[in-house]
Amino acid sequence: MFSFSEENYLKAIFHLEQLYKRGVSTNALAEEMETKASSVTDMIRKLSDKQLVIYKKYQGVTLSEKGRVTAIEVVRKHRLWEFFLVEKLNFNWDEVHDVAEQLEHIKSKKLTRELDKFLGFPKRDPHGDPIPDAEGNFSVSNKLLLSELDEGQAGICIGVKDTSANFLRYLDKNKIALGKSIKVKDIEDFDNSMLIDIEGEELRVSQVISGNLYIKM
Amino acid sequence: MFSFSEENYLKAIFHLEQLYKRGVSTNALAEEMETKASSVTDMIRKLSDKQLVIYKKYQGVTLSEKGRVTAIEVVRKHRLWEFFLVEKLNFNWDEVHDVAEQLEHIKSKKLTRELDKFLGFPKRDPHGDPIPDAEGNFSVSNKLLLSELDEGQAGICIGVKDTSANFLRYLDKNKIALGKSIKVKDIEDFDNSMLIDIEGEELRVSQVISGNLYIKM
DNA sequence: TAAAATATTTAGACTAGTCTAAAATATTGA
DNA sequence: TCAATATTTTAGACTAGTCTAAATATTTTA
Repeated sequence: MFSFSEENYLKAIFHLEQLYKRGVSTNALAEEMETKASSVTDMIRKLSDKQLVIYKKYQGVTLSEKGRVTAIEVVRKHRLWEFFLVEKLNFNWDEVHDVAEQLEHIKSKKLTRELDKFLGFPKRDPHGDPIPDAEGNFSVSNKLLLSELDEGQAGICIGVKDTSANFLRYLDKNKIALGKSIKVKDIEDFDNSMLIDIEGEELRVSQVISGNLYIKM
Repeated sequence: MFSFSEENYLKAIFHLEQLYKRGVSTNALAEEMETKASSVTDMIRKLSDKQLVIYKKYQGVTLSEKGRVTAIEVVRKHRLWEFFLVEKLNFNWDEVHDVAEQLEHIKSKKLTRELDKFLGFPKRDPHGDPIPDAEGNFSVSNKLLLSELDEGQAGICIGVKDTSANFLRYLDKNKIALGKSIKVKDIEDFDNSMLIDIEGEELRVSQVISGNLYIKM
């Protein structure tokens, strides 16, 4: 069907579209894909020829319906495999990304369907991101960044923005995990660091941390 | 590490070496890989540069120790995934090959190790082929083709030579499965077809069938 | 054992995906 | 508004992997 590279571009455009609703710029896509703008232009033209994206020179790119369906299928597979690795194969949440990047390109409708069933149709991956169902539907719950809360506000930790191993290991080390309650006890004006209470334990976190933790109030 | 293509060539050489002990010819490899002899020569040269095979022009090719280790690792992954698909995801044994061809190239030591553990360290894949362990060891049990048996001889069906969906569906349809007892009741001289008894049921099979079923006596 | 047949390798070309450098276009701010 | 700057595209080149056609080596056979 589509090459690994094509699927990766579609996935990247899908992610960036949430950020740049009016179209994804060549440079933004180049940064996301860790490649050069010229390579992006080449690939976008190819995707455009295949009707997977809508593209006008110098105007940025958006997914077509066909492109969106394909991108969501890749995201679905990525997140299902991440769930599988953590739930069945003893992976930690900071170890799954690179393997899922490979597994997401395996082509087999039956495999995806049966894996989903085998896992009990999970709704969220180990980082709290929603897993699209077989029809491509997924919940986009109202989530805030911890850094957006004010003193005295509280909520449940439901996801992470940065999924890098470094950040996830920091969270593990400090006993911050999905599902835990967090209350903001104090915000330091000078550097915006927060003193938070996580189920009884106090911890001071910098803005880098609070800007990468999703909270449901 | 190695490309999909390189791994596929190594696997093909590994399989063909059992047949052509003195070295695998370019043409044999071209047929196995469904490609042209010239492409094979190109790739063999590359594998030779990487010390994965031993090659002299016009003399055929054999795996080096490093090449053998790599090939066995690919075979191990292929067969573990086949087992997973049948045992956990409700695949039939005639549906697993193409998906396993993709999954065998996923690069993650931990994934292979944990998958093996999750599956209970299986010894054989759904077609009866041995699954190499983490050290690359696997049993090569004494097996005969059904076509090699004489009238009156009997044994257990332990594997298939042809793993094509067509052949496997024929076996399903005729209730021939791994582990079942088979006794040769009669051999027709003219076409070498056999009348066999499979656990109480009589069936006449052609030489094409009996030449693709492995038996342990 | 030499000609014929077969097998293998070489030469040169093509595609997908990438790159650098240069050219073209768009945006910004004095 | 228009020159400076930033972004994007084009042009041309490179690698991996493949192909066809031609050349060369090996094997067979008469």
